[in-house]
Amino acid sequence: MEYNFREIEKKWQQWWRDHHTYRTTEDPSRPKFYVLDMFPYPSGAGLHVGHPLGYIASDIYARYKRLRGFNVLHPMGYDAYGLPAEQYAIQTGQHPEITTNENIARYRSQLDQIGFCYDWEREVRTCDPDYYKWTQWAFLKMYGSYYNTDIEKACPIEELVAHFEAHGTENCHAHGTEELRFTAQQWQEMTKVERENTLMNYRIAYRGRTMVNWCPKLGTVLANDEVSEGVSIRGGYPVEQKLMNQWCLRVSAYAPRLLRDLDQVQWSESIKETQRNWIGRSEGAEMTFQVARSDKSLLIFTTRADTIFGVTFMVLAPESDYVADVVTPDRQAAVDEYIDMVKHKTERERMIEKTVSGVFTGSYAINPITGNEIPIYISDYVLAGYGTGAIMAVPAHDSRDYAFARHFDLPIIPLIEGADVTEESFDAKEGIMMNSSNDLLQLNGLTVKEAIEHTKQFINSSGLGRVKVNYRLRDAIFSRQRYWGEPFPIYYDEDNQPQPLPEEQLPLLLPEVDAYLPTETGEPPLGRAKNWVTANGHPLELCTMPGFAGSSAYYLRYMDPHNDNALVSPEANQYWRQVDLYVGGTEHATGHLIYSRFWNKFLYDYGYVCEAEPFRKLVNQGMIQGRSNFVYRIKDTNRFVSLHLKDDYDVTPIHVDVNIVHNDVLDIEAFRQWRPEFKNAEFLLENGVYVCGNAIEKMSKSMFNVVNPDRIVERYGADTLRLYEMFLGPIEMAKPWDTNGIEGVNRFLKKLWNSFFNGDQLRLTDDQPGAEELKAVHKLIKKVTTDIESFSYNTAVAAFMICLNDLGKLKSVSRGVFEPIIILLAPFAPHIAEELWHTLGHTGSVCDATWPQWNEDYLVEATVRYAVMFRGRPRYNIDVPADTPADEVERIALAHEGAAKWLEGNTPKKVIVVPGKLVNVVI
RNA sequence: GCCCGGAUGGUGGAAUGGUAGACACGAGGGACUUAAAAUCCCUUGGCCAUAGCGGCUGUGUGGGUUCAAGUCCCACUCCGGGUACCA
Repeated sequence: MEYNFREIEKKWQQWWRDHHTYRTTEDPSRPKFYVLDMFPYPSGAGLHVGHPLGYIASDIYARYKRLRGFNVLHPMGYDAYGLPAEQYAIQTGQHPEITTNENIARYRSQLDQIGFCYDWEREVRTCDPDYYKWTQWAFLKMYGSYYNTDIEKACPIEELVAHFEAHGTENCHAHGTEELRFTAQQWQEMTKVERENTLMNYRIAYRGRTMVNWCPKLGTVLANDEVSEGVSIRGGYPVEQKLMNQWCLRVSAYAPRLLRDLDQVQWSESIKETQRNWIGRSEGAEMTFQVARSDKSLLIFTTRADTIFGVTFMVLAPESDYVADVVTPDRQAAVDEYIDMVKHKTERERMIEKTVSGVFTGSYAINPITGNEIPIYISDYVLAGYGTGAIMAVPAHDSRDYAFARHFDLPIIPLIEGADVTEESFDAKEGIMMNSSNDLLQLNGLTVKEAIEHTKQFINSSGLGRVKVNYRLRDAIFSRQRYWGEPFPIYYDEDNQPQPLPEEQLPLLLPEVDAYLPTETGEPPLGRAKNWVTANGHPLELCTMPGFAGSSAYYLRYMDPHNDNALVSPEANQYWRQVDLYVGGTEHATGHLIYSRFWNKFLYDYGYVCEAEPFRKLVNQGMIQGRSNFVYRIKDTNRFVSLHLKDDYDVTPIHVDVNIVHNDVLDIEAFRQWRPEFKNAEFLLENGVYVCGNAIEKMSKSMFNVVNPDRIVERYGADTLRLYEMFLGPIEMAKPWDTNGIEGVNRFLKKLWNSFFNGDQLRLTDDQPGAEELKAVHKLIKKVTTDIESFSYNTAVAAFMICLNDLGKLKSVSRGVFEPIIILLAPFAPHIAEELWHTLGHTGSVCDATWPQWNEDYLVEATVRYAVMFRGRPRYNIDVPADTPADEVERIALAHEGAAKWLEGNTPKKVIVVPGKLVNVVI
């Protein structure tokens, strides 16, 4: 009987469904393990070959943990809200839900045929009202909360209101209080609307007027992580800065904890570092500069307070509120012109140009230490959103200030001995200070580090300012002017103030609209919905939530997916706690992985979840690149020349569909049918075949290098696909998709099958296993176990091949060693393993077998290499038989040429021999 | 610019500081076959030697530590990823 993977895989997939093999229930008697994949956005292109890489890796781990006796939670779902379905809806008028459901169905069938052990009864879809009810619920909770910086957690906004009533902002530890000051009396005198506006400065979900990334082409705002290099990540459209009223999440309040708690998780150093940079903690000082001949002052932030003696001018961001305070009447026109010019530049233009520009305000500030008057400028190199939107410029020691000073011919005062600032600034924080002493402050002679420390203390004690920690991480903009997303559970009252819907009214269902475009008046698509009002006739919010809303807490919903009363019940949460292994791409480092951590911490503050971090261990699968194939057309002809002959001709390389190329050999007939213009193509062959060229490129439709897993499954079977994807190389490494090696793992499975089948009967003996068999198998158990634990799946697959080769040399294999091999194989190739398992006479699933243990005794080599140790360090290797007695080893060691060289004059006191280990010769 | 990775045969990749190149692909040779496919066996880093044994060299470059370096340290080159007027 041949290895018929089609029949086997179909049969067992059905069997698993019928037997609910992968159904998971909470079972306090067993230890739990939660293995999660980053759920996919179901795009129209279907699952591509890069997706399963991570899914297979996690599936193997989940199956392995189950075999080791863990109760494994391994769910899957869909991140179903997103722009592509909506863009498609705009073009075709088809409801995004229909598109999304079709795509999900396609994904599901593709996933099913690979044989994953997902518990599909726990599936979630972010666009499902039963699911997004809890997204809306969390939003309401955030709306009703503020961040208490004293105890570092979210608290009900009512507590803050009570504090304001009693004390105003005095002794208030709410995130956002620094900017605002009022007394209890003032609070009590505020109108309802004024109070509500005030509270918006503290709510964790708040509506605020902020600078946002506006993408005109998409007609929506975008979060910082959705923009890269001045264009939108989805679509690549230009993005500009715009001041708008938007819903935001106070992620920045959590910045210290998001940074600190990175120590709690087992993530790669690189992804932690990416998050640290994104959070961007910087320690510095805030200082006040008085404006000359005015009662106004400027608050600036600097990390280099030590360079205060070198401040020769100040710069404000064009959007800064200070601008109005300092512009003199005669400069007003010039300033307006400059600000107008900046406003019309897109983010991208601002980045590409990078030319120095700015305008003088007409005012001067007074350096608080030197008393010097210094001019105040406006320039777009200062960002309104960071620090205070105003800086003290030290051209000698900051390259941006230097460029500005050069352009406007401002003085440059070097402050560090030996620093040459005639050509460029000296930015490094090293050296000895100079030009930095007067009656108030003496820094000369100190190192830069000492000077920074000294100045900080001086600033604190002198009342000039205060030491301050700044974070780059900004609040997340949470509104999208889009249709296909979660509606906000918010309405606007008679004063046009946002008000939360009562929790009982959730979910607030996404309404139908007649088109998926903004209204004529420029309102978001929800403006087209009929009766988009509350029971009392109040208008509902027209924006929807962004993609990351639904993906921020999905891992919690899997724990208790059908609960109508809570996102997750305390019981289910206490049992599953957190994700033990999370597998996904690095592209989510600054988006999803920040938002999820934030969301989780918010819920943690209220005790809705019991773990401060959502994902304990994270494994990032590398990106799968495409491997493109080329044919070479001789210029102006319809003749194609094979790769190694092309240098003799003037040729144009043309991308050819990789699906009609096998091992770089072109299927000529398929090529002729591929495109009408190639119907009569002629070929110059080498060795009778047409060899294509290749290149590693991004996987994309236009390069015809997209490989769909369906084709691989069709041709070789799911087990081969699974093994091959793991065999390609380390899971974390980026690598090109190359099907050339797939024959190898397919051959392995066929060999495995054919070695042990004789007709329909297993070709195994019932004898006691021999030493060689035991050695081969225990070697395999050890290797596979340790490799899975360390995610070295590629070497684990190799180990199976080695084992089969070892066993292939034997005349017969006994049942006693064959069974454990099947169990070891089950996580990697579950279908064939299940078939063999049942052929062995088992009636249950191989998924419920027990993972075998290895025994070191069987692994002792006939010859062992010993290293001779000297003062605890291995010095020289000698090979001796494993059973050599200790004194014999000593004699060999001494007699050995190399050993004797250093042992000369040193007589070993004793020689310790441990089988399979190094020999320790103690001097 | 800054921060992370990485560099090993024709290819993907193995190697707790201890025989570099596991395993696989590809290639070459052979067996079986009328033939092909499939399967099996042998060879396969480079150079030299070859009846046979073998010798030299070799992990991006240049140094260093060590009895011993792909692995550790220093300097550099190239490639990939992230990020950027963040004061």
